[in-house]
Amino acid sequence: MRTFRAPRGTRDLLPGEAARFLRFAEIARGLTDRYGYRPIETPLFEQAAVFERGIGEVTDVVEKELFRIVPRTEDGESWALRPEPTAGIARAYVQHGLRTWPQPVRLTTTGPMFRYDRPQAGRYRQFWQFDVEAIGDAGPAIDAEIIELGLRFYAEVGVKGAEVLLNSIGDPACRPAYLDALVAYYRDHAASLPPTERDRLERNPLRLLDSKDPAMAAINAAAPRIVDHLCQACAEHLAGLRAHLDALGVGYRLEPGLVRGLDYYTRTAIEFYVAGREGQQQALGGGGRYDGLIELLGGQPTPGIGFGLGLDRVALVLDEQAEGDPSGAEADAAGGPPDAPDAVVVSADPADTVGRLRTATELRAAGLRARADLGHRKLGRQLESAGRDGAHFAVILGDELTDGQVQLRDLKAGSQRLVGVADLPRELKRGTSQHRHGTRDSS
RNA sequence: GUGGCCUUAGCUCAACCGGCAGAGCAUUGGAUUGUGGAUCCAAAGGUUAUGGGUUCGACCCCCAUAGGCCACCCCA
Repeated sequence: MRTFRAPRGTRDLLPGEAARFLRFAEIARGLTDRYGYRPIETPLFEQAAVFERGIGEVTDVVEKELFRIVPRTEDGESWALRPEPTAGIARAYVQHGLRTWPQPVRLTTTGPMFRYDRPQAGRYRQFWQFDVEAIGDAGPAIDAEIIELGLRFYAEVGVKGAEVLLNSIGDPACRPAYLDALVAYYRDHAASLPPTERDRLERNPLRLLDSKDPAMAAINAAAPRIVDHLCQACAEHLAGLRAHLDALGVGYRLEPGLVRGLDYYTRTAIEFYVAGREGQQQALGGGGRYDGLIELLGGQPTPGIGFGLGLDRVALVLDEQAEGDPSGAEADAAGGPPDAPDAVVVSADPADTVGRLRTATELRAAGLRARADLGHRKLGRQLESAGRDGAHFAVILGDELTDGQVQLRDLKAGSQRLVGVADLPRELKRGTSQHRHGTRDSS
């Protein structure tokens, strides 16, 4: 029979990897909770127009990467899986009148996003993002808060050397004039532009700035920089943000070529990365200010800022960084110790599944992580498998049961002793709590 | 969406010039009927990614498709 496989660009997160993503989400939750960001869950799909209007018709994300859903019945609607969370959250903000809440509304969500582009390492058609949004505050102090939060996440999750790129891409007051100047500049150099770059000049001139084509380096270096063309308000915003970051002691790098791929961004543009990495998936996360988005989706004019951090790329970077040092902190994610049971209940009598199941049930009721070996293998095999699972203890059911006792074997130490069945939970708790504190301190 | 490289057991990899597809790890079972974590033995696991073609004969050569990776495009 023909077998199935996960769709192209998607993958299964098996227990070790799934536990790791769960850990990322838990760190994100703890962090955002401390900062006062509250969880929000919006649908994984929306009317396609939410993205088309919010993100922009001529962006790559909408033009060629939107994961469209063909409905079963023709009801005139067109749907799409979310390529990023901001547009959906903005839609929810408008729909539920969150402008009547105390501003800004601080929101966070973590979940899968979908983009139909060509897969590569660190780039998937279904990928995970930790997302943070602050809606209703024009900044720039809130911009600084968000950036600091993002860097804090990388630190807590264990990524070393995460840094942030910063730029301002202006607003409707100053960007048009800048774009005119930019286009004029490149028109003067049109003869020396590669074909793909010439195409960009018509479609998305800002993109020219961060071209990777070496031939463009010289031309780009002399190109007009948007930071020199900002209107008064945008310039003050950027200066204010920098002052706040400095005051917080948050380092950043100004990157005049930093441009965002989505139309809704204004002023602050940010991108997180780790310096010195090989390969192309350099962006670990990105975001920025979107002061026009809420209005685009039919709400009152409302400022906002947010970012999304790619969890698949966090995992990628952690793997890269773990290769160098053999401390193996991340090796845990491969599936051993973290989810190892406190005890496995085994039996001298291979037929006695009832006794094992009952004992394990009692231990669980007492709050222990206990697994019964429910096979019909002989004792030696049961112990072997318990040891491989990383269990701390084995509870051995045997003839001693007639005296109300079992053998409690410490699989780590290799020692064992007789324990009364009634005392089992207490003895196990004593033995395992010590053990847990020990491993936590070392990590 | 464009170009290049790759695909043999669950995993990592062998198989000469085209001549009957193998190993390690993992899994399962056994080794004088109650004791594991580097003991020994064995089993199971493959339409060599899929579909065609060339050939007496194809894992090996050719074509197409799928998937992965790399570089673009772009981004997380």
